Amino acid sequence: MSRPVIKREIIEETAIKIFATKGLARTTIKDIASQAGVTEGALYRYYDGKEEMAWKLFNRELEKFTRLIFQVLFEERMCFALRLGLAIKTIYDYYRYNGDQFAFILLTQHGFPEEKLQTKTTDPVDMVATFIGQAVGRGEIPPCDADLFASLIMGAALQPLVLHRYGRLKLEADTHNQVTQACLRLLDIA
Amino acid sequence: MSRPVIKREIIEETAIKIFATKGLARTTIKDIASQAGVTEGALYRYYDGKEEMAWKLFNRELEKFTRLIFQVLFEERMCFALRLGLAIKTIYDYYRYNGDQFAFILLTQHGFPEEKLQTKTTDPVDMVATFIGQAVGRGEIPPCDADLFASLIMGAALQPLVLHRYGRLKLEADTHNQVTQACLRLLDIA
DNA sequence: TGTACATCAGTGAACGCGCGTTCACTGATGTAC
DNA sequence: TGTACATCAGTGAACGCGCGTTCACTGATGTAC
Repeated sequence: MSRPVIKREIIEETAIKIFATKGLARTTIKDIASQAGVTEGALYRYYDGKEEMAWKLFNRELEKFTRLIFQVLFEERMCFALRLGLAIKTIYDYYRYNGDQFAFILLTQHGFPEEKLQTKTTDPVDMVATFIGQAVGRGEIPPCDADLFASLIMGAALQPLVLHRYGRLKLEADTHNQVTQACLRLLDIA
Repeated sequence: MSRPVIKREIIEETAIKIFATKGLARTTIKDIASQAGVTEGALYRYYDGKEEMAWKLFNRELEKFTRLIFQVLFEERMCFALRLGLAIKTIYDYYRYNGDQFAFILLTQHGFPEEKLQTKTTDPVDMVATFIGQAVGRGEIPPCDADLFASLIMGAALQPLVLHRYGRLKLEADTHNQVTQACLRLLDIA
């Protein structure tokens, strides 16, 4: 009775959700298959195996997210503070509406073998470092070590989301604004 | 010829080192045993199994670290800024001289099942939130959401160490000072 | 419109191996007399 | 000082099962004539 539904997307969404919740290692093929309503073999039509699947999904989601933030950070027509604020709002919105995808890229990165992580091309931290470096060059913010301050900003901005994911922090409607203000002060502006 | 050496400590140090490097799931009993120079069975004299061992070591190390920071944060004779600065210096020193232990508690926490993490009693984030809440109460720092700002501070302070561990950021002798200054500004003092 | 064949998403049962765990044992150290 | 026994850290080989992976298959959909 009309089952032209491609299961691939269901499998992938399910996998991301479970990976994001239980972690890579504790998630079994059986988990994914049964939750997705397919048999375990179905998975191997699309991927060579569990590890490869996780890695491909991870990179896909990471790139999707990174591209989104990139567009905001390097929108040349806005001033530094606006861009940073908008980027943080974008991140918080992304987390709000794509909690599983976000938690997946945020929490499972340490679950991959180190060699794989070397081959990652896109990386948010590098992007933010470039962003800050440019701002320093233009005199928009006081001089600072761009790499170090990129990590401070990223750490500060993401930590509330990590804690929220674990049910340890409440997020309010204006949390992203408070975070932005804090980050601007951290950079010694405003 | 004189092997009164208790292997337990060797096993534990080795386990922590490998856990911190490869992650909980990718570390096998065989890894630990062979690196520690014992057979796999030896491990079961001291622990009921791999999972229990990892969890006990994790809590032990977390408590050791938390207690250290606690003493600094709640040393009543110093002002807020000094205590925060000293705490951050203490963290950075701890990381420097106990890299494996630190990375173990920092990076493997997401590898445990969620139920276990619920039972954790000591937690650095709660501690920092209390610390900030007290400072607000005393008027040492401007009013703010203690929980949120605790997570901002923790995120900012720890992120450089995470990145350093992955070889993505250099740490200089004065990095902890820069981090401290940034955190003080973030809290809107100095 | 119907027949023959190709393609392909998904099945379901079996496989096999890596891994954590078990257990009877050995040999060294301690204790009693 | 020597003998007998208990204790206990660590051995090494075997076990078994959970898990990822394989593969011959089915049944639905598409294509050619």
